[in-house]
Amino acid sequence: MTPDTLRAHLLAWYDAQARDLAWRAGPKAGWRQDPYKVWLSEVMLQQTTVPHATPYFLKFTARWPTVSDLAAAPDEEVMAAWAGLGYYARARNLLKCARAVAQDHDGVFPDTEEGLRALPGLGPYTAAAVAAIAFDRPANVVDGNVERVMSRLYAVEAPLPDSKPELKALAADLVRDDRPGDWAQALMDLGATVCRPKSPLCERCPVSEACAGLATGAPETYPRKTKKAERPRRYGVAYLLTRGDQIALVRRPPKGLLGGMLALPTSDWRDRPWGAAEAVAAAPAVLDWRSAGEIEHVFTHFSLTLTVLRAEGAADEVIWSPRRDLDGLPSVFLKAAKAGLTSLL
DNA sequence: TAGCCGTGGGC
DNA sequence: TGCCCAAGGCT
Repeated sequence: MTPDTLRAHLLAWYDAQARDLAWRAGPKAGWRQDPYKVWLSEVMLQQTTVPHATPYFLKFTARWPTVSDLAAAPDEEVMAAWAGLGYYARARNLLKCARAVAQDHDGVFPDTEEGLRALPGLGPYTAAAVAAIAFDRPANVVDGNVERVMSRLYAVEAPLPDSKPELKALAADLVRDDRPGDWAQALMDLGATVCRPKSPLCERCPVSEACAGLATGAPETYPRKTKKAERPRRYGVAYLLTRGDQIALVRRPPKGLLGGMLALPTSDWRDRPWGAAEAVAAAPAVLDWRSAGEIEHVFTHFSLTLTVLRAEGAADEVIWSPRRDLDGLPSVFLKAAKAGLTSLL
């Protein structure tokens, strides 16, 4: 099958099977997409599933309908709205990018891959995706879906991540000036719904006839991957300090893990458990701290066991917040706060 | 450049 | 339960 025939099959499949996603302007090819919505959705979808990102996309676009609206929003509001979506550097860069577009580009997104690539938070993938989807530029849009599709289509034996350049080159050979935005989305839709990581639905694939991976009899074994390092465990203490109907929160430093987010006060997170006495000694105030549970949380590169201690009283340099308004907390602290608040004292 | 950076769902 | 995975970017 020639590359152009392969393209024709996949584009025809896309015309019939395109997913109905919140950020897609409409079902007809050629509909003008709003660059702001394309960009916002692409950033939210970085390493994030469609079901998880969708409610956040709807919330953001309802609250901040244009990039200039978002640019004018206070940092704390945007960070709180992002809480639960993870990878919080994305939210910090989202704001930086919105403000750069508002201030340096008169509120209009650059319409070239190169111009987009210069904005904060837009790497090779996102710049190409926005260029293709919003501006119909013939960009080579390569994400995890495309890498998987290419690795199967051509039965690439080299393992990821070393094979990334090869997979990108294979994808580039299929990009044309004709319908580049639809082509990018067709490839990603195929990867998400048919050429899935596990149990691919090859019988429904519009290009199975051309697939070398299927011909091997084990398409699901592609892409090959090098083994990952195991995840270490860390231990910490979270302090649930209440004052009547309020709870003490802190703002984490702007960079690093959960940077810029509201949080419960915590001890250091180290590689051995905390004893009761040292946990109390590390508390933000001298109070009658009592055990209030324990939670488990998994981050990308370590697992965390968080012991929750609870006390009633006062402390310096904390942000008092209503107990019932914990929506702005990252999931790990929401989990710890709920565990502590529901524990019997 | 390789390590850092969240979360929730599936199996 | 533990592991894998999802439309990556930054430093």
